[in-house]
Amino acid sequence: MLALVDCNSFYASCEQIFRPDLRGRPVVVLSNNDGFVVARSKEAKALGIPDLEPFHKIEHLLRQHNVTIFSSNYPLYGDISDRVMTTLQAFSGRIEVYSIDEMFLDLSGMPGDFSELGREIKDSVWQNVRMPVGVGIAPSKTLAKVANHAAKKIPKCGGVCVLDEPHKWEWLLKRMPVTGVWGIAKRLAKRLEDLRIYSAWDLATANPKIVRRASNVNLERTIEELNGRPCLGLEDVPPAKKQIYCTRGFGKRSDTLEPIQEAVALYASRAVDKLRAQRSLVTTLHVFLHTSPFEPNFVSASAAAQLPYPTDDVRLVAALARRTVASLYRPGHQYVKAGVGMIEILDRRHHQFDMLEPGQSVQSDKLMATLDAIKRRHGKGAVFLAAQGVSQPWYMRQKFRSPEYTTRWTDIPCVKT
DNA sequence: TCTGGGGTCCTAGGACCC
DNA sequence: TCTGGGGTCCTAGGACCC
Repeated sequence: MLALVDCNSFYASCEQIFRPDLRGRPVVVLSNNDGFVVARSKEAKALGIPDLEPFHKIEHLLRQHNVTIFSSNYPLYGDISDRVMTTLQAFSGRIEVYSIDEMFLDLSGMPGDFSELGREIKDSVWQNVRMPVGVGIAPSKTLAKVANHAAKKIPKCGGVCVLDEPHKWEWLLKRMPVTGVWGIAKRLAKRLEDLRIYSAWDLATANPKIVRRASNVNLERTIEELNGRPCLGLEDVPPAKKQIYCTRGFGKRSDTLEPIQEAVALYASRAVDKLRAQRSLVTTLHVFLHTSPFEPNFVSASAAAQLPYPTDDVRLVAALARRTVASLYRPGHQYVKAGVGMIEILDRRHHQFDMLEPGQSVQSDKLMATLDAIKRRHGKGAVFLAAQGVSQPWYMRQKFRSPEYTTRWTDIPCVKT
């Protein structure tokens, strides 16, 4: 058996941890650049605040209902996610962190009553982290998703749902549209309609071979999973990323090259941090730059660029990204977004060095290790490339950002006596 | 003024290999 | 008369996830 633990309105709940005055009140969290709503507390949902709606279109609605607004604060959310994960380790030795707010737990060989266990997990996360969660328990990941959904939607479940017998999941699947199933969105649902598959139960009882012909092998696996036969294993060791991207819209549009190059240097440096964290080297970059797709005369350009040798030296990567974006830039356009991707990555441990071409120098390795050490000790912003600029007027908008309560010394909450 | 960011997997088709 | 079989690698595009 597997459990899926999914945090309720995760970002909004993170904000409420350090603002208990906002419990039971409408709260929303905006995407990067304060673009649109990505999380809503239960109360905000009840007010009819739509999800994924541009902020500027619904700002009046939020003000009118006195909704508290936050910009997203990823250092805080990442840290809270780690704390939830740590709490869950007491319940299983094998955990897959599926996303920032979802974790799968292997419960195989666990004795006792799964409903009881589910409630213990839920209470324990609330007790330790003050994060409300739903717990779904079932024989496969896809069914655990279904169970989790039910745990949250059906009041009688009280946040915990166990699907340990076929008749239980049959009852739920008959009442669930096929788009409620993990891996099935609009396009696929449209194709399934032609096979007269409308509900999750229709899919579970469909002929797997015929369904596969209409899409691909994943959907055939989904059918197996919906029948309680697991096809998807638990990935408790996250595989290394095959691509690493850092892309971001500018807080202020730019028609000149310099701010764009500064932004791209920052994105390159963020990407190198992730690259080094998984001990990889990059050989090929992908850089792009574009204007707003919501306005006329949309302009977009991208290019791949080769590093001279496999590297994780931020200076080389940032310099190449800056040169590449300069080659994409044309005057007379209002650019709103750029990005740096590492599209070819090697594992440092398995990398074969070239006998004739020199690779990255030992001095580079040492310098990068020193930068890492400084950042670990004093925070990410303690040392950076001059190419990133200092005033950074292009930096994303975060008008409503909360403090980094748990990850920055100066932001630690004070208790008034 | 104003619409995110970061990924993964699959398939089809072509080129190429022995 | 008659023209194999098995495979890899790459790319573009589509679809999905949170």
